[in-house]
Amino acid sequence: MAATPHGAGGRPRSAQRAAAPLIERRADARRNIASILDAAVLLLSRDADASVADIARAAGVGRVTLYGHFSTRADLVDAVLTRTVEQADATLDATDTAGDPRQALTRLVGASWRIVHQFRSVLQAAQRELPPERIRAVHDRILRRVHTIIDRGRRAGVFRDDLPEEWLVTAVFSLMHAAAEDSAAGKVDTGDAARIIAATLLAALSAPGSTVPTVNL
Amino acid sequence: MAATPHGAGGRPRSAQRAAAPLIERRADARRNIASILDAAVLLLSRDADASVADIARAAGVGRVTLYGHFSTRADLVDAVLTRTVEQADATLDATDTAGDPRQALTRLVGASWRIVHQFRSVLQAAQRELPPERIRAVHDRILRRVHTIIDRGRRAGVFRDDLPEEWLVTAVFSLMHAAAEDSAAGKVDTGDAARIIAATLLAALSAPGSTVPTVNL
DNA sequence: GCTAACTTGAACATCTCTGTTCGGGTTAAA
DNA sequence: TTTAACCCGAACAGAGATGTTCAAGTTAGC
Repeated sequence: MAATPHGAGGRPRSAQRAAAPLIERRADARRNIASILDAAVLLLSRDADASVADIARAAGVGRVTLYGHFSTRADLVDAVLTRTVEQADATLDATDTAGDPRQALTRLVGASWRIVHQFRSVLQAAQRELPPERIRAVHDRILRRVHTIIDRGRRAGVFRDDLPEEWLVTAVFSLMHAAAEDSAAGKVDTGDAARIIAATLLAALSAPGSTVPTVNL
Repeated sequence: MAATPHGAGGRPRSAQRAAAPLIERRADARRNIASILDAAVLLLSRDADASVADIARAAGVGRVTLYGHFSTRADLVDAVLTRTVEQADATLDATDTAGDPRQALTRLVGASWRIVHQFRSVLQAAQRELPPERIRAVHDRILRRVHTIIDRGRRAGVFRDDLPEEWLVTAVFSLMHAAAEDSAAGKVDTGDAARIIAATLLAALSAPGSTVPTVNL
């Protein structure tokens, strides 16, 4: 009988991948998992409906092997989303979000929007496959960053206090994604997108009665 | 042989439904078409993936009958979207969008956002089934309204001139949809949504250097 | 009341995906 | 060198879904 390639037997439930296997995988297994994730990101970035078979083929791996590591499609998509978001988060770690809230937000937008743009299709796949809470949870750390900046801006009196903070966070994400779509559709100059988003957001977040800030990039 | 129920024989290509059939349909056919569209709106509003079979059943009509009137699923979705948008457009016809651009925008948001909210799932279905150009085309008249208001506001100096107008229109739609999602998720008070959207938009559209307007509903 | 338009359920023909099983081969690792 | 972990193609199982065809019934409309 072929040994079950499932690593440590019973995987947690799915949709909640264990961060690391209890038993260390063999080198070739790790390599394949990496290939699969790479291929999955690539294909899902181009088409949110890419099939598991396509992904396996692109990874140079048998379909059975893939299913050995990711027991369902949702599992795979979850892993891809998680990895992508973690990488994005690492990028943001290298971004200075201290100091003036408006400048901090501008920098965050500058560092984020390309990622949002590049992986918008992956997010779309996740939205079709995973429950909203899960997607939210994966983004938790990134959401926190935005929250923190907005919070600081509010206390400093430069961001508005008359709307729910949750909504302001939503607005930030929403406009970034919208810009990504427009840029993909050629309706917004890609090189100019960061400025456009930042300008719009800074205005949207300004307190009524205050003066709309000018963008400086 | 049963007569082909396809009305005037060769339908235009699909994805471009003729507004009215060349030969008048029989009364029962018209009734059924109406039932189908009603049911389709209802089901697609709840689940963008509702199947043709489900829709036919909900309409109290045989699946074959449905296919007689809408030769593909995309055809049906197109018809649903078109009808919905047309109805929305009619509602907006009854909305005063003259006068002060900021107030006009506020009124337009007030009249629109519930519709956007109610039918967001229909739009989702359309996005999965129809090419983007087609969706854009269906929304043409509505887009024009927004354009007109923004244009007027720019000329009056109350809306910003430093960002592409296309983008501002995108921002309007994007924020309305985002609010619809948030409201559906219970993150934003439904009764307050119009005010929140309008406040955010008026700020976002304000020219740098000017004062952020206060909302008045 | 005649007729063509219309409706209908049932069955069929595909298609495409997901996920599993099997039997045998390969390779990492001690 | 041994062996358990791993990989693989092929084949199967099955769940939907979309469209089509058929043969027989209703019904609108003149």
